[in-house]
Amino acid sequence: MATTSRDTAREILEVVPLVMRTVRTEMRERRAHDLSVPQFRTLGFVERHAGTSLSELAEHIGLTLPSMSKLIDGLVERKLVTRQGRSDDRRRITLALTARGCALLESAHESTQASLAERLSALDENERAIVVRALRILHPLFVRGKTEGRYGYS
Amino acid sequence: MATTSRDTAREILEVVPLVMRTVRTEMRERRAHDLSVPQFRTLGFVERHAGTSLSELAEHIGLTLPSMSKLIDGLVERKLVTRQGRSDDRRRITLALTARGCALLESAHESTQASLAERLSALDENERAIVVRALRILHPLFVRGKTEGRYGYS
DNA sequence: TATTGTTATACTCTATAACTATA
DNA sequence: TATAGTTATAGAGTATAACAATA
Repeated sequence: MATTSRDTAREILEVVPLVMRTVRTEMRERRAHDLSVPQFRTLGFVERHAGTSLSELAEHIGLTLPSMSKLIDGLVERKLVTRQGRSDDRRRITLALTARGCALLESAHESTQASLAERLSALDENERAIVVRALRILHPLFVRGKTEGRYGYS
Repeated sequence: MATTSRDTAREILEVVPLVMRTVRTEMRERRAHDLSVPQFRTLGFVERHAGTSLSELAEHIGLTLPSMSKLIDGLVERKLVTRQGRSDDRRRITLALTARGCALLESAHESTQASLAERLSALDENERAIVVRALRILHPLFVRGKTEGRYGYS
């Protein structure tokens, strides 16, 4: 029997939310830092796009400018992010992670990965290889593309 | 080179959130019904566990009892859910979907599945088979189990 | 007394509107 | 005039505390 796109979609809708729930839960438990999900995502984006502006960040996270501004207020207060003026266009700001923000993000990511790996140790090597292969097949289909939305989620 | 649990975890953390973002976005766009994610999840749980109590629901969704009570207020108001007293234990209530709630959930789920399938049509059948195989390998590792958290996400 | 659910109240997050400063 | 960002204000959503009803 052929595996249709519909079959695959059904399977994805059944399994992926389960996996995501676990990832989220572990992310939350590990953080010990009391960050909301949008705050976390913000740190991640700023890490990958050091020097980004507020507008660009807001666009990618899916928050309005005022909400993003306020969120950044909090991260700056906690010394996880720096906010500097720009000399070339003085309306704009430049955002970057502090060493502390970078370390926090790193450690959260690391420990989430570790706890996930523990769960996956129940698989044998062949099974893991199939999983990795499947994920690499899916990856390009879900990178930020045309059918993309403006939402940030949280 | 062997595929370690760590490799697999890394791959999951990279790809699964991407997939989930798309699912969420499409879920939101399709709804046209103006439901929050916890409301949606609540409908889903009540469908799968018709007759559930408020406490049980709150436990699974990850909300406190008062929050859940208020959320249900809204769903009852919109006639998506019914809330009835129980004769055997009159402290408890019994929750169930209305026909309307059932239809809404169905249609949202259906159209999300359809749009996902469209995206997956870029794959050939062999690739889809691998994806399905991988998801079935992962599934049992992520069903609500011991390492479970109390969070609901939203 | 313990449990199920609701009501009262407060806090966080996010949005829209109005504003300031710069281009 | 248009754009980048902030401040002011209001609306959801969720939590904790206090309560009512039942077991």
